[in-house]
Amino acid sequence: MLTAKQQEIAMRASKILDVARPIVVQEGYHALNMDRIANELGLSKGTVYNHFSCKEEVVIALAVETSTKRLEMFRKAAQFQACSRYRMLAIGTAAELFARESPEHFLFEQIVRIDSIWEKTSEQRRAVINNCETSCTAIATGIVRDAVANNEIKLPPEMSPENLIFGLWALTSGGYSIVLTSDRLQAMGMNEPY
Amino acid sequence: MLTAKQQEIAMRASKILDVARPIVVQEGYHALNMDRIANELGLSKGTVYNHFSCKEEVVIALAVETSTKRLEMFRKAAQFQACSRYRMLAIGTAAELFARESPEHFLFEQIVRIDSIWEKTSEQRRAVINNCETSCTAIATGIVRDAVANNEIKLPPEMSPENLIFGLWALTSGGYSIVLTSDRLQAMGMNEPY
DNA sequence: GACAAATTTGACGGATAGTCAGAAAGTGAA
DNA sequence: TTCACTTTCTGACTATCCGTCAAATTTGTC
Repeated sequence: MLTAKQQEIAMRASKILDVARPIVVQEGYHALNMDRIANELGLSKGTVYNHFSCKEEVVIALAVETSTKRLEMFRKAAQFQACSRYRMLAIGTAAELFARESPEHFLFEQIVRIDSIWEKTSEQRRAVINNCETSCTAIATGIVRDAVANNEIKLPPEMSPENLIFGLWALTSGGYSIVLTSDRLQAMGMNEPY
Repeated sequence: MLTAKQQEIAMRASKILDVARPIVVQEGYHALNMDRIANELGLSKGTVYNHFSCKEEVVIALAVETSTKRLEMFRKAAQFQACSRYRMLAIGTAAELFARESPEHFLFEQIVRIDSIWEKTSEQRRAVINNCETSCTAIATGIVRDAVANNEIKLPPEMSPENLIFGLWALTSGGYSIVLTSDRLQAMGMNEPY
C-alpha cells in the first residue's frame, strides 16, 4: 500500500517528462535544462535529480515512451489475421500511423543516438530502446518467415528474411528522418514521401 | 601576393579542423571544446574564434568537407558513359565507396542535423550542405529522367523520378545511419548491410 | 625607427550541469 | 502529543565550458 507521499513521488517522473517533452519538441534539446524543469514544476533541482540522474536520462526517457508505444502498435498490427502480404501491410500501416501520431519520436531518437548522449544514459533505458527495436524487426521478420514457409513469397537465395527487413527498416527510418530534417523536399520535387 | 603571415592564417582553419575531426570521431561531440582545440594547436581561444564563430561552426565545417567530397564522387560517377542502368549503378557504387571511405560523414551529419545545432550555424555553410544534398539527388534524378526518355525504364504513372530517388535516398541514408548507430545488427541476423 | 593597422591574447562574465550538507517533512512507537 | 528516526527536499556551491573584448603584441609601411 502506497502512502500519499509515495504516490506523489511515483507521479512525479511522468510530470517531469510532461514538462520536458514540449521544450525539446518546440525549442530543441539545448533549451532543455534542469533548472527550468525544476522551476516549472515548483521543485528544487535536487529533487529532479532524484528521478533522473542526468539530463541525458530525461531525453532517453522520452524516447523510451515513444519506442514502447511503437512496439505496442506493431504487436497489435501483427495480430491481424490475414495472408502474410496483408499482415505486412498492417505493419506498414502501423509504422505510418506511428510516424504521424508521434513525429517527435524521430527527434528524440535522433538526439539519443548521438554517441556522446547515448553513453551517458543508464544501461537499463538503453536496453528498453534496443529491445523495442529488436522486437519490432523480429515481428516483421517473423511475418516474412511465415510467408516463405507458406510459399506466399520466394526470396532470392542470398536474401534472408532478416536482410529483407533490414532494407525496409532502412527505407522507413531513413525516409522519416529525411522528412524530419529536410524542409526542402517540396522544392526538390519530392511530394508525398509517406 | 600573400605574406607569410597571411598564408599562416589561411592554413589555420584546416589545421583546426584536423584537430577537431579525430576528437569528434573518437571521443564524441561533447569532448570537442574550444579550449582544447586552442591548446592542441598552441593558440589562444580568441584566435580559434577568429576562424569559427562558435563550436557548431567547427562541426558543420567538418560536415561541409565530407559533403563536398561526396558530391565530387557523384559528379565523377555520373560522367560514366553507359546505359542508364549502369550509370545509376555507378552512382550506387560511388555512394558505397564514399560510405566506406568517409564513415565519419554520417556522424557529422547526424550531429549537425540536430535542430539546436543547425540553428547556430552560418547560413553560408548550411547552404553548402543543402546544395550538396540537392545536387546529389539531382544527379540521380537526371539519370532516371534520361532512362525514361530513352524508354530504358517505365515508371508507374504516380511515380516521378524525384519520388523514385527519394526512396533510394531514404534507403541508403537510413541504412548507413543504422549501421552507424546499431551495433546489434549481427545479433539480429542482419549481415552484409552494404 | 616610428606609427598605424592587423592580429593575438587570456582574464572575465554568464550559463548550466551536477553535488551534498543541512533543513524540512513524514513515520511510528510510547 | 511527543520524540527519535528515516526519508525527502533544498538551494548554495563547485566545476566546466562558451563566447567576449580591452589590452598587448606583431606586422606592415613609410
